[in-house]
Amino acid sequence: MDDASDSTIKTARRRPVTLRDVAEAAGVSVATASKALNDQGRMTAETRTRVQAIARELGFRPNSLAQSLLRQRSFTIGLLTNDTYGRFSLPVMAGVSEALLEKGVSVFLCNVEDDPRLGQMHVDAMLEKRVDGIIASGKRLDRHLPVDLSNLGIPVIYAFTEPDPNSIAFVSDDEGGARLAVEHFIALGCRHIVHVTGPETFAVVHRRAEAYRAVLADHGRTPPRVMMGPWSENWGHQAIAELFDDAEGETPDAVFCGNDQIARGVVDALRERGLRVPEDVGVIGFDNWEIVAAATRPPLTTIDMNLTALGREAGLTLLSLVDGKAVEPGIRKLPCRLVVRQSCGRPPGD
Amino acid sequence: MDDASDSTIKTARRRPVTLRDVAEAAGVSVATASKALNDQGRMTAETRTRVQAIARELGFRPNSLAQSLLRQRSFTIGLLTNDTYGRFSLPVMAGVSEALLEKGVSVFLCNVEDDPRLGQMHVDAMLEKRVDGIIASGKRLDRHLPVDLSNLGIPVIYAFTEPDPNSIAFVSDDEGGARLAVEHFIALGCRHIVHVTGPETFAVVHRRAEAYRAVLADHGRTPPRVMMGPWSENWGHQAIAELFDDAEGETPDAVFCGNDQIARGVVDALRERGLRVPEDVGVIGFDNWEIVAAATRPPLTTIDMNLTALGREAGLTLLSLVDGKAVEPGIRKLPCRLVVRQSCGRPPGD
DNA sequence: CTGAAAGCGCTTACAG
DNA sequence: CTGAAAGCGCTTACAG
Repeated sequence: MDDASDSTIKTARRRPVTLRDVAEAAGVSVATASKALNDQGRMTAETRTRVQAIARELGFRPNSLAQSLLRQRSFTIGLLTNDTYGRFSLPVMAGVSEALLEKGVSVFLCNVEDDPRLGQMHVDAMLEKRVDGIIASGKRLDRHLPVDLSNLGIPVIYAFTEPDPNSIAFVSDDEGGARLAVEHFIALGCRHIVHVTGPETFAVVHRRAEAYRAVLADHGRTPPRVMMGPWSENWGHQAIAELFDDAEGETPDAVFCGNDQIARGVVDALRERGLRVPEDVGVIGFDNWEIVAAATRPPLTTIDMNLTALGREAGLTLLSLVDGKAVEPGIRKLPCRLVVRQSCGRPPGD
Repeated sequence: MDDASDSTIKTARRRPVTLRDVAEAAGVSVATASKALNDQGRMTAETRTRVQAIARELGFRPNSLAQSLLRQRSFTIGLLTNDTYGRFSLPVMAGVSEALLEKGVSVFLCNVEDDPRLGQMHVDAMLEKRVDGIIASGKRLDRHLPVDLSNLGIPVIYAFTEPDPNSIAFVSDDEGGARLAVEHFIALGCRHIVHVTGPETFAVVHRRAEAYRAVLADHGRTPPRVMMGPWSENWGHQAIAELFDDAEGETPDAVFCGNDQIARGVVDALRERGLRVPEDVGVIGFDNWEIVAAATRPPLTTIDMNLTALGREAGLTLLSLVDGKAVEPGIRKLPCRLVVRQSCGRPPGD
């Protein structure tokens, strides 16, 4: 009576239909109804189908809360990340959800930013909600989330973030990615390849630079040149200025960039100098960030870290652990792939 | 014995400590322990503190599944979106989580893409998990998610997606945003303002164009010119070519763009023609997509739809509904704001 | 073939 | 002031 004739919405919360409702309607006990619906126990086929039909009619949905309580398994997991709304966690999340949806597992998204208080709040919430496991993700392979995930009593997997010692982790193979790029240049016959990348405070910068140097050495090329700076378009412009203004030696015919933003800056800067990409200088980026890579003129050839696949692996592995299977600890490096667009030629015979 | 001496991880799933464990350790009944921890009932202060201390020592965490079962409230909600990994839902999600975290409500993230099957799977999962409510989000205000959310028996809120009739929805005020931009140009004394925007298949394109026309009319300006095309940088380039190549009439001194990508294309194209931004031509974008807006040279002045605030409102409103409060149905338009960077002057006296 | 009972981990009237 | 009992909605041995 109190929600009289106004136009207001006060959701009519229907009492969900319970197993008991189904049992009564079918004239059987709750136990039998349960067994009928779960294809358990023995009963006449007639009883079973009748119960199932009635359940369907009534729109019965088993209360997962009750099931979880006695199965000691909630069919939920927590995904912690400090990059929820950024570049890297998004594809990882997509992969995780994809892997879990089919198994009936739902994902709680927890944005912990870099705040230990937020982190603790989310971990507490996950533990109270009895998630079956936790995936920790992030935006840097060399930074730990602001929470301690060891010894939670439930399985934990690290996916694209700095793992705890002796845990299970999935990361991108940055060395491999860099090698892919540099070898592509070499296959194209490039002679003078420089590497313009991010700040030296990032571990991946060094890992990729090492791989770059190694490939050059393997092929007996001119001494490597690694230029570190911010992860920005602007740094790409600056680097090109440094390379081409009063260049004493040979100027590069190939630039391998640490991310797509730098690559875009490099391509723009080259074009502004009247150099043609890829005819005069080839450029390869890193990340395959669609919005940047595709909008560059010409569109960027770049390295994709396959983060969605990484997320999928992480999700499946977590499920194995939840099922009680044993898994080797350690860090698994998952391969990157080269995405060929137009900022760099196609290798001969490809 | 079977997980012998290999190095494998098989998470030691600790049996979580239960209220019963606490009660036994404290030498009280489970009922008393419960009341002690919830500050309910009457008992000596001594008993209460003792129980609380023991609970803390044992690391007791109430099993939220059990609590939910009898409270008929799970402290979870589902966030459905078809833009999980895209531009618009992300800030909405951030706002939703932010609003709910403090209240102890966790968020299931459900990526339904545009697939009715995926949509149904997620809705079923949410209903079985007895979420307290659902927020539907998306990437377009004029497209419905591929699921029917009416009549679920739980509260539903629409946030940045096409709502059901007679539901509660939060959307951005696109007319208001467009007005902000055009009025800013007028305050700066611009005389010839054109509007380069997205495809005519988008409702917002028309809404913004109407507002643009209205403001020009109000101020007795030259006839409006609305140019529709793809939401891409490339369209920005093309539009500038159309406007400046063999221009018969006056060329524009201001371009209001439908998104930041178009705006970036416009700015680049103007610069390539030797025109200065903002001195010769001012440019305003839409979306405040940091990665695009900040990297443009000069950085874009643009309209921000305040999507995080929108998400926060949606979250809080959902909680009201869950608490049984009545809410007026209807579509709430939330204001946009102008973010001033450098692609357009600052209005006099600002 | 079917059902009564116990129990998952809690909370909340209700007795005592 | 404290505890026994009932119950949230299920499932699973165990009887019959």
